[in-house]
Amino acid sequence: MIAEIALPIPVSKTFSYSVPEHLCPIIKKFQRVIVPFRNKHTSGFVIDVEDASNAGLKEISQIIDFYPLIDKNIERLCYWAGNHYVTPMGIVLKYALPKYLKPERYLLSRFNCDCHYRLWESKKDLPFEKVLSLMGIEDVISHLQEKKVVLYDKFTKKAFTEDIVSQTYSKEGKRFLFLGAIQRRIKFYLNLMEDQINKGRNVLMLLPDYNLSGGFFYKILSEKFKKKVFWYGSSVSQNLRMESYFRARNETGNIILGNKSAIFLPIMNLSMIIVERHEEDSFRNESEFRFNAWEVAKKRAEIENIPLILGSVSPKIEIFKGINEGEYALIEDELPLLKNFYQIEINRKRFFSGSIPQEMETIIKDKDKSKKKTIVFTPRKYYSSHIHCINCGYNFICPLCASPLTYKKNEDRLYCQACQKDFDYRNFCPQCRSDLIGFFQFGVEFLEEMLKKAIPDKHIILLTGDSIEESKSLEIKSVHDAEIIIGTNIISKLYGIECDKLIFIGIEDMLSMAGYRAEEKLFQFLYNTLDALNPEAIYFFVDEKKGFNLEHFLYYKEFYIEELEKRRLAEFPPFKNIYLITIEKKTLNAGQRALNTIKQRIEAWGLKEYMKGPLYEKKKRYQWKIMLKDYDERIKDLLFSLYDIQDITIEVNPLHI
DNA sequence: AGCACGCCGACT
DNA sequence: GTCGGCGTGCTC
Repeated sequence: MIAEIALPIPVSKTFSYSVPEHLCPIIKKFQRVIVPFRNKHTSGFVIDVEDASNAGLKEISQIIDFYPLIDKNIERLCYWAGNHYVTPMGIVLKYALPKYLKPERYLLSRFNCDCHYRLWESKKDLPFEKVLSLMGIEDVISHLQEKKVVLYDKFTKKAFTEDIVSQTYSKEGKRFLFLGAIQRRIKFYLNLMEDQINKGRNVLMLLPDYNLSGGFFYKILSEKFKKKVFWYGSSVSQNLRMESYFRARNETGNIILGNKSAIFLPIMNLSMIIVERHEEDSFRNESEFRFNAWEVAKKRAEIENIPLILGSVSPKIEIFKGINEGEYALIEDELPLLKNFYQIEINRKRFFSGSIPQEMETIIKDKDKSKKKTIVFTPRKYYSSHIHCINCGYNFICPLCASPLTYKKNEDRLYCQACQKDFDYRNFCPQCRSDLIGFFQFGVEFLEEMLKKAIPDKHIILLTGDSIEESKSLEIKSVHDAEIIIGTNIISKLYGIECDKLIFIGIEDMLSMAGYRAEEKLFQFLYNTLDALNPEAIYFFVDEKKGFNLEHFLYYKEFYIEELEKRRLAEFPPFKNIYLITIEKKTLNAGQRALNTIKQRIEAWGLKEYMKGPLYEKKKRYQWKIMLKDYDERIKDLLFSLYDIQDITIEVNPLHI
């Protein structure tokens, strides 16, 4: 027998191995195996088995899974995702079947015969993994076939079978959008879930993150559905992950929560998928297999013919398009209104040089006695993301990649966001030795410094993605004690914090930070923040020179119609898919050679007219980007054929362009 | 991906 | 002279 093995490497072909005699009876598609590759052993995935002579092939050395871990539906889902995101199957399966999935370790074996006493003394049911190694595969198979041994998992204690059994009942795979505020969404989700649980079905819910919205929903859901709520994903311990795995696969009446990888989880009686705040970029996996979990959720709901429910206050533009075209049914249509807001124009230059605008000081000082917090937003973390010498004009740039350096005041170090590396900071210009160093484009640390100077008696804390990472949740005392919170985009997820005043500083900068999705991202951030914080008054401090037009974001339908029209004219998503090819080489010559190869390849496929670029060149690292638009079905084949060129990545509908 | 091989420029 | 960085080819 010959097995086709997909290896988790960026190569768009599979490798054939011969199946050793003793493994022939148990080898199956989607088992993980260990194979010799080069001079090492690597794990891979069986994606096909055929009865053919195996002349001259290397042999599979070991089998990892006794049972294949995905069913027909997930198989279809993986093939769809591999094609859609132009990713080789080995890499797709690496994410769908992560290393930590080891069911055999958590399955217990109960013997109905006496023979196991030959193997051990204890009468306890042993882990299946142990039984496999003690008895050998052949003996285990015959015992299983003759029902002399039955398996159950240690969490649900229910019998384990190879196939994921699901009830059959009439299903309808419709798509819905619930457009409404957080409290209404919660109520809606709870009702839906209760109904499904009572019917003995499982619900999968995707959340944008584990620490903030994940924790918030976990708490609410577990209060209502005690011991029926499980998080599946890399944020929890191995044991909890495996518990969620078995609860989903082997038991009904559960709610499975997760962020990205959970979308590939086999689930028994799965009756609906809910995606909370599907528009969040955190659903996108940003390395290797660049999938977006909410898109995969949509496909999975389609494959399993079950409803997909999106809940949001700021859906993606493509959903708005989908509503107009009847692809989504709108359940509720009530957004938080932007009310009690004031736009104040300030001179940013003066602000940078250290004088806090009088209005800002007054607003922050004028605090009532309530426990409510004043929350201040700025889009940048750290102190300053643009440092230059005022004397000679030298810009502080990364010695490795030449992109602008950020100053971290708390650590007194320079930081390159692209390389994620730290560098020493000296208080003089490396070019002319002048000590006139100017900091521009300030972040949270700068604001903290200014506010502490102006209002020394208030308790101020900083909240950024980093600080949430460190503390793992908001259940830290300092957040509750704080009177003023200065934060970045994370403030749009601070559910349950009472806020009286919400102050935006530099929100207009977001328009130059997020590429073609900038306006959409700003809109979504704004409405999610209002939804989470429900502030009593809102202040926008914007630069008088930038001419920020808040009006544009006030009426959601008008906003979406206008934005959709721009996308249509530019032939961008959701109208056309974009494929971005990135080449990165260490030398100019090698870079140009690779670039030419790609260009020739595109030309040879007759698809040159759909090519745009190279878009830009990053100095020092020699990076180029080529954009292809999706006009021709052959584009996928062309893109897969580029996998034999080294140092390139292919991205479908990239977040940043 | 990650490793072996070969090229070329640097330097005890 | 030979050491190391970098590009290239290739993996059943």
